[in-house]
Formats: sequence, C-alpha cells, structure tokens
Amino acid sequence: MSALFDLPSSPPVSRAGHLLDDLNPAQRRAVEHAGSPLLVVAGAGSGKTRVLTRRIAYLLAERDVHPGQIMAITFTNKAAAEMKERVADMVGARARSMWVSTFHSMCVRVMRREAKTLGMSSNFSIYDSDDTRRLITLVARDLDLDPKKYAARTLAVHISNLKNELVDPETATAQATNDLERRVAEVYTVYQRRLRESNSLDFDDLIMRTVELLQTFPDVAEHYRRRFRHVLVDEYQDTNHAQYTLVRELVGKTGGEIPPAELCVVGDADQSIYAFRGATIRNIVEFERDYPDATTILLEQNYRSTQNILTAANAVISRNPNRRDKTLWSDLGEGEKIVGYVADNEHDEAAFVANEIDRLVDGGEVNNSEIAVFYRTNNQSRVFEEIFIRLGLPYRVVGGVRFYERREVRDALAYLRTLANPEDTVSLRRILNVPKRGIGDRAEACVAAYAERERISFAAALREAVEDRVPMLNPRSRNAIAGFVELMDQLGEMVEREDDVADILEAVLEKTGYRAELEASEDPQDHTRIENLNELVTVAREFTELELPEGADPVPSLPAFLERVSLVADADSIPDADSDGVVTLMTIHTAKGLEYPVVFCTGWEDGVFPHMRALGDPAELAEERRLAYVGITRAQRRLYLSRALVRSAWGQPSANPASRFLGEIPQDLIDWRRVEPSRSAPTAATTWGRSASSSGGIASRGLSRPAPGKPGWKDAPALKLEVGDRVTHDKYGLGRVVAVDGAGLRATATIDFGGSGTVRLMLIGSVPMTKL
DNA sequence: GCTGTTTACTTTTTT
DNA sequence: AGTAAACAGC
Repeated sequence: MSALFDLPSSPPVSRAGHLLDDLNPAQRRAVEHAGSPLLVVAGAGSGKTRVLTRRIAYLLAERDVHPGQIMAITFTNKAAAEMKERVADMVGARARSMWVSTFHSMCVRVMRREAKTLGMSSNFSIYDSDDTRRLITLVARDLDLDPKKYAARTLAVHISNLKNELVDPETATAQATNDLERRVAEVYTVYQRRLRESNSLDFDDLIMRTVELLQTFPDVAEHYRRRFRHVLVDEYQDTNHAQYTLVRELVGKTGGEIPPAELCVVGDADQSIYAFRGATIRNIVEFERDYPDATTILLEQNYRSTQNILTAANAVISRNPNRRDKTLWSDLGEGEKIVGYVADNEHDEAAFVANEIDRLVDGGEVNNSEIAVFYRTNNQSRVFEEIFIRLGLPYRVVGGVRFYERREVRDALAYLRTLANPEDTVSLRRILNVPKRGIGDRAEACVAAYAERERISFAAALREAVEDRVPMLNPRSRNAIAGFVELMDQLGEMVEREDDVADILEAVLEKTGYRAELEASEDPQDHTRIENLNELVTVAREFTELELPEGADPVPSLPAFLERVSLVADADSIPDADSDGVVTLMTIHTAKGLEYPVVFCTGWEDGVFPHMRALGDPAELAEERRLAYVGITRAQRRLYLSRALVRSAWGQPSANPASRFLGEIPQDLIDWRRVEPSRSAPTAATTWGRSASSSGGIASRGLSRPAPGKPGWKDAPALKLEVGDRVTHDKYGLGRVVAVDGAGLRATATIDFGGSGTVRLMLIGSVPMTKL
C-alpha cells in the first residue's frame, strides 16, 4: 500500500483528531488511555471492534509505537482478519509487522520457532478434537478400560479441562481423589506420552506448552517481552485459565527485567457463553484484582438495536447473580415491539416464522439476507429447512457438520499429514486401511504391539513388518503393508521435491484409489463426497497460488497448508449481510458477534432454552441466560420470540412449559400474536402426534404415555409425571417438573421448586410428593 | 478381514 | 429420528 505511511517520522496531528472524532467519550478514553492495564467492558453492540482498531491506529500515529511491538489476540481467524484489515485501512502496509492472530495461531508461531527448546521438531502436527478422541480411544484400549464406563469423549473432556487449568499429568495423578480422576490421570499420562512420540500437539497443548515454554525458559520469555510492548486481547471473557496465564506471561511483571507491556483487554462478562469449554468469567470479573493498578472503562451505549430490544435484554440479564451492573441504552428510539408467538408444535412455529419472513420481504421492508433464525441446538434447524424448502424460501444453515470435519476431507488430510510428519500415528492409523487394502484390525494390532515393545514409532514398525520382523503377522497382511509403504514412499517423493499441495493431494486421491472407490459407488452420499474432495483440491490450489506472488515466502506449501487447514475452521462461511439474498439459520452460539435487522429467536421453552441439562445447575442456568442475552442483542430493528407447546425430541413428543426467560421480559414490550390457550378452559384431550387441528392444549395431566408397540411398564413408577406438571413435595413445597428421565425403576424427575432450588428425585417407592 | 446388525447416545463448539 | 461405534456372523 501507500509508502507514505511507512515513513516513521510522519504522524500528522490531524490524523489523530480524525481517529477520535466519531467516538463517544468512553470510547475515546479507551483509545487514549496510556500506561496501566486497561479493561474495556464492552456491552453488546457498543463498538468494541472499533475501539480496538482505533486504539492500535492511535498507538502507531500518536504514541510512536512501532507496529512490530503490537500483539493483538482474538479467538477466531475471522476476527483477526477483520481487525488486521481495518487497521491496514487506517495505517497502511505497516500493519503487516504486527502480530494479529488467534491465541492458537500465535502459539503455533511461537512453538514452531522454539520447538527445539522443548525437545520437539518444528514440523509437529496439530490434533483437533477428533484426532484427540481417536488417540484417547487407543490409549484407553491399551489400558484395558471399559469403554462404556470411560467413554473416549468423556476422558477427552476431562483431559482438556486439566490442560486448560495447566495441570500436568504428574500433578493430575497426585491430585486424583476418586476412581474417575485416577483413571483420567492415567490416560492423560499415556496420552501425553503418545502425543510426544507422534510429534504432535493438540489444541490445548498449543496454549499449555507455550505457557510452559515461557515459564521454563526466562530468556525465551524475555525475547517476546522485549518485542511486544503492547498486548491487546479481544473477547477476554472467553479466555480460559491457560490463556489468562499466557497473557500474563507475555505481559510480564512489574519489577522484572523489563517493564510490563501495556495490556488492553476488551470483553463482556454477560456474553460469556463458552464456559463449557473452559472459559471462565473470573478472568474479566477479577481483572482489577489481577492487575491492581488497572483502569476500567464501561461502554454502555449501543449502536445496534432499538431501545425496546435493549430493555428486554437488560431485563433478562439483570436476573443473573453477581454481575457487574451494566445497562445498555440506545438513541435509536423505542422501535417496534418485540413479537411473541406461542405455537402448537415445532412445525407450527416454523410455519409462523416462514410466513412472517414472507410478509416482511413482500412488504419491501427487508430482504432475506437481513433476516436470521436462531435456535438453541442444531437439530432444531430441520423443521425450518423443511418448510423453507417447501415454500421455496432461500436459506443457508451455518454450522452443523463442518467441511473440515467431513470424513472424506479428514481422510485426505490425514494422508497429507502423514506425509508431512510420518510420526503422526493417529493420521497414519486412520488411513492405514482406507480405502480398504487388506490391513485389518488384527494386523494393525500386531504392528502396534511390536512398535510398543521395540519402542519405535508405528511408521517404523510398519517398515519392519515389510521385512517380516513383526511376529504373528500373516503373510497376506505383510504384503498389503508392503504395498502401502511403497505407495507412501512414492507420494513422499513428491513431498521431498516440494511439489504443490494440490498436486500432492491429487496424487493421493488417484494413487490410493480413494476417488475411484467413491466414483464406483451407487450411494448418492458418495457423490457429494467426491464434490467435497474436489472442493478441497480447489482450496489447496488457491492456497498455493495465493501464497506465491504475495510474500517472498520460500516455505514449502504442504506444511503451511496443513497449518492453515487445522487452525481455520470454516466459520468464515457466514454469509455477509449483503450477500446472496438468503435467510441465515444458526445456533445462538454461532450468532455471537453478528447482527441482523430482523431476528427470530425460537424455541423459548424450559428444557430447550434453557437447555434441560442446565436446569439443575445455577451456574449453567446463568450461562443459558447469557445466551438469551446474546440472542436478543443480535437484533437491530425487529425481534421475534417464539415457543412451541409440544415439541418432538428423540422421536417422542413432549410438552414444554414456557422458558423462564420469557417471563423475565417486561410484558408490555411484547406484542403476543398468539398465546397459550387458557388452562382453565376445559380442553379436549389432545392427541399426541396429530397435528394442530385442536386448540393444542397442554399435555393433559394423568395421560400416561401410550407406548404403542412397546411392552407396558414392568415396574411403573409410583408417580407418573410429565414435563410441565405441577407437584407439591412434603419437604420442598410447590414445584414444577422440568425433566423426566429413565423409565421403570430408574425413572427420575428434575423438579424446579423455585426458592428451594431444583432437585432430581427418584420416582420409585413412596415419594413424599403429590401431583396437583 | 469384511459386512451387516444391534446398541447407546444424543448442548452449545471461536481453535 | 438419526448416528456412530461396538459386536456378531460370514
């Protein structure tokens, strides 16, 4: 870009004025603040990105900061790219020497550079959650754990949590107090060893090991502290303990060799919706305690939504305990009322949404791309898709099964990863017999056992197998393995020659027969798979072509491509507001950070939203409420809230009470288009499953579940309860059933007793409780 | 070693 | 209802 901006001695004062001109006083203070650590509490829609980018531009223009001294950390690649672009728009090409990246890619960058220090090779693979789960499955099998009692996924979650807390395997072992914890520690220990042997790091390792690096090697830490004098962190409420520590290590301490870097974090505790992934609100809440001389600035003016929408959002979020008081306001006027709708069932709800979209678009008020439909869980998208297809309403679902998680894409990438890092055992074993080439479980186990015994890598053991040094291996398998090794060697030559990734990938698909197998298949799904693979080739092709002309980057394309692919999820696929005239469907989680003129927030039912799993736990319920807050605040002009009286889940229909969050919104803000039929009116018994011709009353009480085709209850619970039933308990008093689980002897009900809390009770035997 | 069948399990998922 | 992984039988 313009060379003008590259001159260090030209920070015209007028530019600074320009940088601050259109900011409100709080935003301006956040941009100008110098010295002490700064916390910007930025409510939804309060111009947080604008503050961050302006602050960076201001540092460069007004405070003589060199771009190379700036590190800005985000959570998504999309956010990083956007920030980089917006800064570049203001300051030009100088922006290129800043580090603007996600936590993970920042750590990869550091780890590649310092790999040797930690005894690793810099071509390490990065394992995503699927690879992680696979490796844990292998480890658990080796340890003879009962896969039913210790599911790989559960173990993975526990290990991930330990890593997020920076607990190493030794500490985990020492701290384990019960059977589960001991098992987890055991698996963790072996898992970590296997990762090391595979020259691989999982997502959590990227952070944890970088922290380890900085803490163990002061000179390394010092190098980065000298370089980065300004650290900015976006979405601070989403940081976990490891990331928090990483930031502290980067910034350094007062009284150290080097004065601490200037830290600026931006976030909103009310929008923390990733606690289940280890994010802790503590980091933002306790910022002032962690950094005693910190300054806090509140951004409360919202530039996105009308006041009615904000009032509703404020009302809901204010029910959360222990929160810093913050009230969003807008000068955009009250705006339209929020529209409420009570549907008979989920189909009815979808039909309402579709009709309403039709009406709004026909009226010329908005076009499809300005409309979004949100739901709590991905499976709720189906009904909307069905009706949108029927009506010919163009839509796009964001999220769900991702491109890079598709089986065929992962298989292809596993080949590439094996070629780039032969020690990557998980990838190697994934493709060992894909497509089928006669190397079955039996043969694989033999090789694995041999590798383990000889303390060599799986890849090395395969080569030994070709030489017939692996015992118990039948000759047929041996030949199959020889063929596989030969194939990989051929492909390996292309890697040696540093051919383009796209060419290597093409060769993989051809020589392995992967594509041929799919082409021969009758299954229509396999047709889609071929298309996905072609898409992957295109991505690879674009990648090489994109990298070459721009940077004088002599990096071979394979490792670079793999890194990009493992760290770039395709959340970029969210259509721009002005793109192709399509309605967007997604979960509320995915919607964070986005905004739409018209928002349909659906499924406001206790058990759906808030989710059933959250009902029993105040902390989880608070998170659901933040989710509600996020959902509401995505809307600019029009907000619709809907719920269904009956919704089918897991094949069985169930009647759900209204979401408690609905009641927290001042009712005068809501224009109810349709309400629940009055309870007192005698309602004809509703037939399950039949569609909404009747008034769609509440599930009648006492109507035991008709189980056609299934044998009757062998041990019927003493009390038959349905979600939504009201009960009175001798000890807890009045309550409402929020969930029913299990059958017969194991039937339990989760009951919200209001002030007395939510309790899960067995329904067997004499229950001190009566149904009202 | 491969394939068809049964069984358990289903929240959210920036990397 | 739909899936993915474990299991049984060829």
